[in-house]
Amino acid sequence: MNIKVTLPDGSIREFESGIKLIDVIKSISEGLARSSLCASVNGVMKGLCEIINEDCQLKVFTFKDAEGQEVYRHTCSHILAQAVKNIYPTAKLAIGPAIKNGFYYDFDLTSPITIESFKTIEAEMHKLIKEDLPIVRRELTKAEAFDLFKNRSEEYKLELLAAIAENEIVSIYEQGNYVDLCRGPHLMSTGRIKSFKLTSIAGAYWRGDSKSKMLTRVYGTCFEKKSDLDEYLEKLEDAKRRDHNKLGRELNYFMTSDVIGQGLPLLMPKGAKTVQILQRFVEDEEERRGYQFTKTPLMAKNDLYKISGHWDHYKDGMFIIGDEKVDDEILALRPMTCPFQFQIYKNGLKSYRDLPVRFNETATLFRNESSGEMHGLIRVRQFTLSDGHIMCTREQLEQEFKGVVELGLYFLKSIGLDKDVTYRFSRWDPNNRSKYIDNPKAWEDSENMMKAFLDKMGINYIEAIGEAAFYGPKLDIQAYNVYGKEDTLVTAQLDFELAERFDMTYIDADNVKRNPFIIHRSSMGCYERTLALLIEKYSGALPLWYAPLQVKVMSLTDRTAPNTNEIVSTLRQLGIRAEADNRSEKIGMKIRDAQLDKVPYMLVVGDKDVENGVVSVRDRKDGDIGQMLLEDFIQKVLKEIKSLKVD
RNA sequence: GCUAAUGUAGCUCAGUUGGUAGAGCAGCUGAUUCGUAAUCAGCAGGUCAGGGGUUCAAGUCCCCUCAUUAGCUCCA
Repeated sequence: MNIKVTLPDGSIREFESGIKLIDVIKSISEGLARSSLCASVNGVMKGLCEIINEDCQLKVFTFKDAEGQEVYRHTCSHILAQAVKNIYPTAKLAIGPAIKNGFYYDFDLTSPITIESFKTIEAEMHKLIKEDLPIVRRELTKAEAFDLFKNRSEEYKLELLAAIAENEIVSIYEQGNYVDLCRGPHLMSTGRIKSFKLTSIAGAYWRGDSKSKMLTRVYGTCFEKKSDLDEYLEKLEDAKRRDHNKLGRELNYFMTSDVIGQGLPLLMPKGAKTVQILQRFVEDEEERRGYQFTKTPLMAKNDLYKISGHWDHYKDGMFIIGDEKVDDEILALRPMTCPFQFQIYKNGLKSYRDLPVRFNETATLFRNESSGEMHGLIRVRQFTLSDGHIMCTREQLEQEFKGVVELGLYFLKSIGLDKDVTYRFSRWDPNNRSKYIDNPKAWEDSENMMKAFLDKMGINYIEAIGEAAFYGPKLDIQAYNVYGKEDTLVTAQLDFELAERFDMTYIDADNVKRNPFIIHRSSMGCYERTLALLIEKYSGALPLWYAPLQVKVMSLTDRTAPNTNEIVSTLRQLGIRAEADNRSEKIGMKIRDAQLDKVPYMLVVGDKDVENGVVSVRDRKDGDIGQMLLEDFIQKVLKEIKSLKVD
C-alpha cells in the first residue's frame, strides 16, 4: 500500500507504507539526509529511524532549526549519561533535557564528580561517539518499562513512570548498554554528535523541589561545527569578562566587606555618583509627569504589614526588630513602599477630582534574601527602588497604566537598555492559591484588563503563570545578566485588593465612596541592579551622560599643572565632571590609566596647547582626535550629553 | 536554605609529600619633565578570611564560623 507524503517544498510524493523517514529524506536529497537531524510528521516530532504508514505532511529539521538543535543536544545529554554510567556504575539517572545552547543531565551519585573528572567523562563520550552506536526507540507498556528500570535499579525513572497513566505506552531509547526512559526523539546514532564540551557542575533538586534530594547536575554544550562551539565558548568567556561583579569591583564602582555582611554592597564614589545622576534624572522626569515625591520611614510596626498581607505572605523575607514573645511592639524594616504611601493617600478626604494621585519615592528597601541568592549588585538585601504608586479610578486605569509603561520604556531607552529586555505578563496560579489573594473573580477581571492594555499597546510579551504579586498581575520588564540569568528590571502591577484592605477611598461624582485602583510601579528599577546591568552592557565604559567621571585633564609636564587645574575648575562650573592628573608621570602612563578607567574624554595639556589656547582631546574609543578650543570641547560634550540622554 | 568551588600584600597570582612567606603591578622615596596605553632606581608592604584542633612543626591536614562565586530553590 502506498501513502502520500507532502514534502517540505509542498510537492506530494508516494511512498510504500512503513518506510523509514530517513529513506524518505534520502529520496529527496542525499545532502539533506546527511544534515537532517529530526523531522515532524503532521506536526509531531519524530526521529529519522521512525517509520510512517499514513498520508502525512513532512518537515525536516537540521541544526539550523531550533527543533534540530534540541534533538541534537538532547542526544548529547544521553551520551553524557551513558558515559557517566560506564565510569560510575552506581550512578542513578534522573533527567537530562536540552536547554538553550546546551544540555544537562542530573545524576544521583555515590561518589562526587568534580571538574577534574570532566576529562575522563569527555574521553568516554568521545569513545561512545566514535563507536557510532545506533539509537533505538522502543515502545513499551508502562508495566514493561517499570520492570526494565526496576531491574536496572533506576529509582528515579520508576518515580517518573509512576506519574504516567496506567494504560499508556511509553517510549525508551537504547544505545549500546544504555537505556533511558524518554519521549524523544533522538538522532539516529551517537556518531552524529560532532563537537561538545562539558561546562559546569552544580547541585539541583530532584524535580526542582527544595524538599527533595539534591542531585548532581552536569552541564554541557554541543554544536554541529567545532568552530561554532569555539565561538560559543569564546562568547561565554567574553561575557564573563563583562561580569559587573568582577568589573564593578575592579573599576571601583562597588565593594563588599566581610564585616558588613552578605548582600550589603557598598557603593564607592564612582558607583554612588552614577546612581545619584540616575536618581536625579528619574525624580525630575517623574515630577514633570505629575508625580509627587514622598519620603517615608524605612520601618514600621508589624501592624502595617498585617493589614497589607505581607506579614502573612512574606514574613520570612522581612528583617524584623523585636521578638513577638517578649516585646509589645514589633518593628520591621520595609520590604516595599506601598503601605507607607497609602497612608499619605489616606491623609485627608479624596474627591474623584483629586485622582489620579501619583506618588513616587526613591525608596530604600530591605529584603531578607536567603544566603545563596545574593549576587553582586543584582540580588542584595538592601537596595533603592525608583518606586511609586498611582491611585486612580477605573476609567483612568488604562491611561495611567500606559503612562507607567511608557515612562519605564523612556528611562530604559535613555540609559540604553531598551533593546536588551523582554516583557513578561505575570499572572497568578489558580492551582497554588495559598500564594495569592484568593479571589478568582478579581484575578480574572484584572488579568483581562491588563492583557487588553498590553495588547492595545502592542507589547510583545510572554505569559508567566505563577509570577504575579500576591495582590495582582504584573507587567515585568526582564533583563539578563552576563550568565543569561533573568531578573526583573522594571515592573507595573495592577492591585485590586490593597485599597480596600487599607480603607483607601475617594468620593465619586455620584457622592458614593469608592476604592481607587492602584498601580504599583518602578520606573528605572532598583538602582543597584540597573547599575550592574549597565556595567555589563557597556563593559564598564558607561555612556557620557552618566559616566561618573567625564573628563580627565592631564598635564604633559609639571609646568602645565596650573592650567589643568584651571580647566577642571571651568568644566566643573558647567556641571561637567572632571578631574586633573598632575602626577609627574609620562603622558603615556596617564593615558593608559585613564583608558583603563574608561574615562570618556581625556584632555592633554602641554606647553604648545597653552601657547595656542587649545586642548588636545582624546576620545576613549577613537583615540587622539586633535586640538580644539576649550570652548569648542565644552560645547561638544554638552551637546553629546543632551543627545544621549533624551530620545 | 541546598550542592559544590574559592579565600595568601591594595590588586592579579605562585607557594612541592607539612619544615623560617614569594613575584609582578599598585604604594612610598629619589631621580627624570617627557606629546597619546606602563621612565629608572631604592624602600616598605603579610595574625596566609576568622576561630578551634592534629603535629616536634600547619598557608598546606581536620572541624566550625564568615565572606565570595556558579547552579538549584526562592524572589512582594
